[in-house]
Amino acid sequence: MSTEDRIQKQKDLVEKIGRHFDREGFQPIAGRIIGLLMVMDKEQYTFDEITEELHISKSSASNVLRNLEIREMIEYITIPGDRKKYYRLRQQNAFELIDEFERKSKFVTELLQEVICLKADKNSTNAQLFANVIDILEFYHENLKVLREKYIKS
Amino acid sequence: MSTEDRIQKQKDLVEKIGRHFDREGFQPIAGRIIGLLMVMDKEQYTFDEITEELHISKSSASNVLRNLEIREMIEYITIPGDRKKYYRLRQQNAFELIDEFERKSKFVTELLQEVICLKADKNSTNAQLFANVIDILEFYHENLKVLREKYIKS
DNA sequence: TATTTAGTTTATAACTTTATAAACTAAATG
DNA sequence: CATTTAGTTTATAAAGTTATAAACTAAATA
Repeated sequence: MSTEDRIQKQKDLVEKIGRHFDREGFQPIAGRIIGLLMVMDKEQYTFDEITEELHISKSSASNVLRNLEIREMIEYITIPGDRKKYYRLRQQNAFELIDEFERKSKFVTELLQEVICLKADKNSTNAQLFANVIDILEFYHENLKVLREKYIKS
Repeated sequence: MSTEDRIQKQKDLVEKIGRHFDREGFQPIAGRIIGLLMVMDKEQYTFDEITEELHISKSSASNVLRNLEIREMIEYITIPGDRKKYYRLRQQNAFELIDEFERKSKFVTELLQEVICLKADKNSTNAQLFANVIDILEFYHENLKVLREKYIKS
């Protein structure tokens, strides 16, 4: 594959990653910025390079970059005697996706427990279904702890 | 707890579950309908009961109910000689949350593989981080299969 | 001290989503 | 066959989101 082809594919992948983060609740421009910083060979972009590369206004860039920084998705470094900000992806916890699952799983478990707790008939169709889901989620919760330890040791 | 208190708490929980599904990308009314069908003692509601209980217009109810049905979140039954539709929660696969994690995990793994594949320098900071994430996700993928078998047997 | 550079802030335009009212349809009842 | 019931469809109002232009600020250079 020629370098040009490769770079074109990288740019396509930036859009694809943008759409992924879009679905995760980020704004479109935020997704594309994350994509850019993830995919391209240059892993550190200045403010101006980002606006040029993604064809977005300075104000969009400014607002979205600030937002991504607050969310701890990206960070910037500055160099003494240089007014530019150099943006790059923040080193994420590699277990992020697992942790996210665990948080959601915990939240859903608690909701379902509350639902059952408030049912007049604890043997209703839904109460039984929810008890089943809670049982599964608690089983996974226990075992995921073990799995993580196993992974870290290996 | 008095029955009245309990019912008030159920109604509050309907709203809370509504917000949860909102965050999952459902429209607010859709979330509240799911909440209603999950939480209340009556686990089967007619169209009119839903519009009255949630104070929503007939057209909102009609559109959202149709949408939830297409998404296979709810279903309705009809009774011969009765024009009403009786809506209820669809019996979900109890492993839904696990499956959802698996789907997302697979998608992210493939994206990251594509990212690394297109990098000029496979040892760049990001390439290394992503390789690490892929390794973790593949480890979990393998082990989650085993976990499910273990759960089903028990 | 005037000008340029690097971004930030604010007001608003453009678009998308959500919810409704009102008109409509189709089946059942009087 | 006229009316009521149960919901659907359509047009639109209301609200929320996203992106921009233009005015602004603060630091660095000329």
